[in-house]
Amino acid sequence: METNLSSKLTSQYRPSGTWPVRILGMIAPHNPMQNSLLAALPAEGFNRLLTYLELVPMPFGKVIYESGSKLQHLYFPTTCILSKLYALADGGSSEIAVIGKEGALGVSLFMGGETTPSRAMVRSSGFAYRLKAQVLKNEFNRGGAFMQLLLRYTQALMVQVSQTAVCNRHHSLEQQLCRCLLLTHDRLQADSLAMTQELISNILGVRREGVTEAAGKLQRAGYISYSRGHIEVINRSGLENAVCECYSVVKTEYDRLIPHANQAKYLQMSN
Amino acid sequence: METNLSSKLTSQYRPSGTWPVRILGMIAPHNPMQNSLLAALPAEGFNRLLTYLELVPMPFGKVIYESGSKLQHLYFPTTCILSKLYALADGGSSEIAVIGKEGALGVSLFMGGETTPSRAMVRSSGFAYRLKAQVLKNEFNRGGAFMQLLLRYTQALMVQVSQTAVCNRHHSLEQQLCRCLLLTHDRLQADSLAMTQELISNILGVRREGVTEAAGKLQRAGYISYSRGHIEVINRSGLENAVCECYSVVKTEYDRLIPHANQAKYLQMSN
DNA sequence: GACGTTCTGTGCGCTAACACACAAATAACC
DNA sequence: GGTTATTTGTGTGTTAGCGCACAGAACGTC
Repeated sequence: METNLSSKLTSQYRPSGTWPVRILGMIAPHNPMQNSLLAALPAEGFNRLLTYLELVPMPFGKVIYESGSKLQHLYFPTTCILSKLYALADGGSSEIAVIGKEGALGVSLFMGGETTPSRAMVRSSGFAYRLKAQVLKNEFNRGGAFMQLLLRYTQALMVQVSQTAVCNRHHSLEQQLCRCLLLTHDRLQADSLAMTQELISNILGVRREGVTEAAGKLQRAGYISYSRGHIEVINRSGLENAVCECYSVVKTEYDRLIPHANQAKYLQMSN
Repeated sequence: METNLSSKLTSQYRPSGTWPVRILGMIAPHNPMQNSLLAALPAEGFNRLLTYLELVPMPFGKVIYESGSKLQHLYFPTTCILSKLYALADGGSSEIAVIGKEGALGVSLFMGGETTPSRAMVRSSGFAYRLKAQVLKNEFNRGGAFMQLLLRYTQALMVQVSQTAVCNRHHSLEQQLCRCLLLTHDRLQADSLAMTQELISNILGVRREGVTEAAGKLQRAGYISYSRGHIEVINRSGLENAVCECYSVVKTEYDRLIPHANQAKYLQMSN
């Protein structure tokens, strides 16, 4: 859907003096502009950060930080998906937020506090760019577009978390599974999601058997097909139909708060 | 518990030049320093805001803003308790966050977006100070202590919301009722809380009958007594014993992120 | 192709919370 | 002081999701 926007954008969008660097990036497989937040920065701020952005592989299952540990970096996912999870004393868990190419992990670095009582892990393999804490804070404290963008993103994140709270209370496992699948699908380039039902059960904070049952329904309805950790989204609008209102509330809020030009720009340049 | 701190504080804590105004305030029934955030400001910023702070009565049930409406003020509760609620399409609802004298309502004003998809209402009558949106933004954009304080508070708020999400998924109605009562008790000066079971059911997003049952248990245990909208906290440690871990996780995070000197200072001066 | 491992499917009893329908108690108001 | 509205209590049946215990199916690997 974001690709529809590409026709509206021209190569004039970013001051031309900055293009040589960027064009190399476009051709390379990894590019900071694959991340919406980085892509939304004005050229000046973007270029200032470019030197400091470190590309890191994010293998599935890797723990980015544990509850209470001091954060060292702010992560901007490009192809990976990260998960903020809270683990209860009794072994239970729940995903608090999903973070993919639309966002960043580690907001407590600039919000203050340096740490947060939750764990972050890689939920889907890929890559991310990261900034050292000090670099991030320096740039944030300039008080310019970067700061405003991060704050707006944090606001969107807050809405996501809020809606998760409401959803956990009121909606059925099946609806929540749809939400989970759509959120994941949104953050990947492909229709095939790599996640076992066991993983999903940890994310949703429900029994694995419950996921099996709900996923079976969705498969029988022809919306997805899956086998051993590989879920194929066959009929996305089917899922959108079965999901609760929570999904679109959050989606709308992200679209409102965060510029989404990056996909369009990226795709346009690589064609 | 905060009063224990008073012995550690001296009247030198705030530059003496600012006291005359403050002392008048101390004696008066309403004082901006009853709010933790305002109280934590350094004198300079506090004095700059003082002119703009408007005291407003907050009667029970009053709606501060509706979902999607543009916010006009940032509210700093002193004696009232506010509630951020999300109302579902099907009539269901859930409280997303409680806001009392420890915080502020309307963070999306400075985070960006100007609005948020939820409703805010007065859950317990009292007073609040408020700042006009523009004044708030001007002060926030100075980038000083006020900004940092608000950001830290927002971070704490985020933890509260996150924990609510987890709690909604995993814990029993009875545990959640305890959490609700403790949160309310923390934000009031008295042991008697004015809330009907119907109200609590809206807050928790459960059936009223469920609240009746859980409240009955707590009453039989001797932790509370209640009748027609008046709940008396008799044994607070009983509640703290029955509540889930979520309560203390959030409490600890607030204590870590937000200076709590105000109670101490206030009490010391009024003695 | 035999083996262990990792995923997924299914069945059964259980419980917390639900929906609905009233009854009882307390306060509020002419 | 009697009527009305609000709040709380109780009962009955229903259901979504839980816990546990396996069985089957797919994959890796040696």
